[in-house]
Amino acid sequence: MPARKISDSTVRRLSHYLRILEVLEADGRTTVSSDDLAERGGMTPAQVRKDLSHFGSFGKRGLGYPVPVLRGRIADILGLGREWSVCLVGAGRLGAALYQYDGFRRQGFRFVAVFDNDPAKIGRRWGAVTIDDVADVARVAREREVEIGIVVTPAEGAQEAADRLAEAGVEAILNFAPRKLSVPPEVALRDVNLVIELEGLSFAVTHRGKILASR
Amino acid sequence: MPARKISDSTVRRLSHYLRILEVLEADGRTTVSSDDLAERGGMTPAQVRKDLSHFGSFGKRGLGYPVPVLRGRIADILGLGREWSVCLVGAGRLGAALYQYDGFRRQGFRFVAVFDNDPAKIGRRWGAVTIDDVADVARVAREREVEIGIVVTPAEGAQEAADRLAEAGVEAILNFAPRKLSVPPEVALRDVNLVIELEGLSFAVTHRGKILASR
DNA sequence: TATTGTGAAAGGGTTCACAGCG
DNA sequence: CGCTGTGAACCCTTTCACAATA
Repeated sequence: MPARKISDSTVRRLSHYLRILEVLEADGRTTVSSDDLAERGGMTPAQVRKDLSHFGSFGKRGLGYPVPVLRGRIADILGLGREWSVCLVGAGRLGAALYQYDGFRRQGFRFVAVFDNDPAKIGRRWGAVTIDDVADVARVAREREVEIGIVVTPAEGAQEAADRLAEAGVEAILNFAPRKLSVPPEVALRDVNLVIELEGLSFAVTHRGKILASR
Repeated sequence: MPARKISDSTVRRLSHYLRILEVLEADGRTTVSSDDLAERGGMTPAQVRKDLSHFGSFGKRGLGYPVPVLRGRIADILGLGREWSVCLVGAGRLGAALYQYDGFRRQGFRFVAVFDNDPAKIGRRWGAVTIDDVADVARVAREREVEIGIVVTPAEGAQEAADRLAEAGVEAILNFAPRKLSVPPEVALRDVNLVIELEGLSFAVTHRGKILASR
């Protein structure tokens, strides 16, 4: 559908719109204007309209956008009209938190495999899933048709995890390890680096007000 | 020091440079070129030089940048030349994972308070810290001079958590709750939304190759 | 009349290319 | 000679402003 490359920021905002629309729909709202959406999401109305216009014309002039229709369309655009098979490489505390995180389930992301390299963990069960050996990622992930892998290992094991996920034919990797991963071009990659987020705040606080004060 | 507003992307890359320089320094490397830094960080050499040039001239032409000096300067620029007092609002699984995360400690972020609204958790100890009632955030965070608050509550409690943190004089908030928070302008805010990251990958995989195929 | 959809303008980050310098 | 530092060019995203229209 999109005729041109869609920017990352636009995709992120689509997720935000979806979240807002879910609430509006639960409240029984039938229409919403770009002004209202922008207000609730902390963006500008023009941005909302421009973002949506990349995918079609969903609104009615003078009226706004139909809430349930738009919610459904954005979910489809984001690829949420189906379930996704996800695996976790790293069964530490962060992995456990993600595994149990309800927000993933709610959008159709299902964990079908969990891996770790700790012999004490391998063989243990997390709900319906048994923890497998990291050494078996390539085989098991392929068998279970994993589409998205989440890397939650320490920095050291992350590249190997990514290599094996790629080998298994996984289509996307979400990386929480604090290092740059190299993946084949056909694998989509996103990084979440928690330390970098805190450092960003540390920077902001440290330089608060100094920006104009310095000249 | 920065004469002009520094972009968010530049600040993020500074964190990346720091991570790389820490490794280089541990390896005993004394100098590094912008080419090398860029290569390791997945950026372009021009970007490395431009980023650094906002804060001064740290390199020697013909030689490159002195590793230990640059590492120290970037750490200072990011505000990491000191310890930061951090608190956690929400003592769930994700909160626990962050609390124990070694990467935070290593950069000088110290947890001095943890809050929850679950009576079963209040009063329990996490290492040296006793879990306090969310109702006491404003008082306790002020007493312990918390500078950065991390919100890891469900969406419902997040705005209240943010309000109380702001009331306590906290300077920055890192928000993991999946909703937009309103904070006073003097409070720095960053959002980490895990569902949005997965949805971004879902979008990428769903539209893989369709970008040019559609016209 | 209210609000969308969208070209055009503005803004801001990235890349280029080269002068400057160790 | 090699590599930095940086103004200028480029490119992409955001904002503006208004014609189109339910």
